[in-house]
Amino acid sequence: MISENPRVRFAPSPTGYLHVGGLRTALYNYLFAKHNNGSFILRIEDTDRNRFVEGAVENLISTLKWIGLDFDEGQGKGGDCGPYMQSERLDIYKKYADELVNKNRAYYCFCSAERLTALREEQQKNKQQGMYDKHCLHLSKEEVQENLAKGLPYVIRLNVEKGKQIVINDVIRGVVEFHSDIIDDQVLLKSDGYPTYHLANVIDDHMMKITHVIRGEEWLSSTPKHILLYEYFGWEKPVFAHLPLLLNPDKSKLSKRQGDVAVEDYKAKGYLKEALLNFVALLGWTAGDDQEFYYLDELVSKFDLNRVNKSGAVFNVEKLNWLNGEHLRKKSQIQLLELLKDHLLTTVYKDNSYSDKYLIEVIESMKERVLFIHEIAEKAPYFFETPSGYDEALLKKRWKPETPSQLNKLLERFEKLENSDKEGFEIALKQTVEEFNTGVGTLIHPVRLAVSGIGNGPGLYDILHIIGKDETIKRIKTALNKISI
RNA sequence: GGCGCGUUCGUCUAGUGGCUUAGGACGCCGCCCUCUCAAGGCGGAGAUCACGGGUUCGACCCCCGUACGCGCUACCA
Repeated sequence: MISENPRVRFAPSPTGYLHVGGLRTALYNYLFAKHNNGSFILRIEDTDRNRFVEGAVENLISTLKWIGLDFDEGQGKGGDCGPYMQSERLDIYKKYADELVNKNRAYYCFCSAERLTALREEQQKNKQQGMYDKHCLHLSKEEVQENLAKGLPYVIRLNVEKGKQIVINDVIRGVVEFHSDIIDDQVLLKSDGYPTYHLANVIDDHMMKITHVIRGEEWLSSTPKHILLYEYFGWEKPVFAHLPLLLNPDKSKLSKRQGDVAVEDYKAKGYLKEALLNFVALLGWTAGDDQEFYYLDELVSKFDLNRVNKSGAVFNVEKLNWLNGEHLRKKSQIQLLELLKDHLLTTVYKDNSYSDKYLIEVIESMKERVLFIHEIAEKAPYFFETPSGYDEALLKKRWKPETPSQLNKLLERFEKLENSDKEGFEIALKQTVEEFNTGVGTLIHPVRLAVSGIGNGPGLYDILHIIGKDETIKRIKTALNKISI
């Protein structure tokens, strides 16, 4: 348990939708915060105006809300450390960038894009490390003022002190060292007045009192720049934890092309938020025991940052599917009923009306046979409409020449039933079968076919009970008319 | 190219020097249950612990090297 109350943040860029990798980062931050009685903050890093996507912020927030990762502070929620949208903090970044310039830990740079590319090409040709050559560091105060007065475009660069060893003590990776000689004089403030990630991130984490920076491994390489910034500002550093990456089946960094990456895609496909959260939590972390099924609150109580893996994890949909089925089966009747009703609204059955009692019976008979709620209607359409045809192969196998006469006998018994109780159908069928001196199978299969059109599903007597005596008789008669062999 | 990180069944992983003939889960296969399909139960195949050297009485676990993979190397995050 961390003694003081930690503060962590999830800081996505509004460049599209919430990525499942982002979801896992958000989840681990959330779990860490909640486990340690801390705060989870949402900050929007919209410093790249070219990549900004309209509506992405709202989308991010609503997706986070759907999945149930509530934040304590942040964009759309408020708090004492706002604004939480970086584009609304531009004056802050400029102020701190200037502070660094005054301390000689950063400097104005007026180099053109042309000079920069020429420099890079030259370095490449000589097989040198591609780095800015500190050309503008040597500009005098007067020259800088002159250029500024002329309105020349400029950036502010970090003045990296060479010859230093920079040490990161990462919770997940242990000690990682970098030499400052290979760290570029990173642009901190862009010519459009916006900060780069590095500057904004460090300033905001400091001002928002972030204690633990939990982010993807792709940031590990730029962490020394951040460390330098903390040192140059004279600020206390947060604890760093770099999470392993989520991978495609071919082990490359998880991307579109090789499957769905947006949380919304999974939502649209009918995945339960509980399953998605459960699955993603296990991609890089285990409690160390054999438990695989978790609800969010259990994850909160068991989560431990020290038990996070170092290596990347392939996002394997098969296991997610299984977990979805597990979570589905654990849901209450009422929850499943709501889920099914919502789904039916999106199908051709949307204008039909089914009683709750009926739908609950359908759910009870089907929930062990599906992984997704939508599979109920797909795998058992006969609960929602009369069969439109009969499985050919099965017909051949189960529908014998003597079947019609046997079914007619069965119908006689069914007609006499007083209600739609399971037992009534069962007794009637068994009596009929005895009369013909054969096994139950000779009638069960043809009846199943007549009533559902297909060969699999819940127990036959359950199906008959659910659709009821009248519908059962009607369907068998229809089948007798339609099927002729 | 440089720098950094990583490497246990197909996949997610357990494992912190002897308890390991490497355990679990998903998927796959088989059996049981059974009117079918599932669910459930039982069982099976599947990992020379990337490779090569050390250290040690003993290494998946510690050290070194190599290979491979991935990340970063932008006025993108």
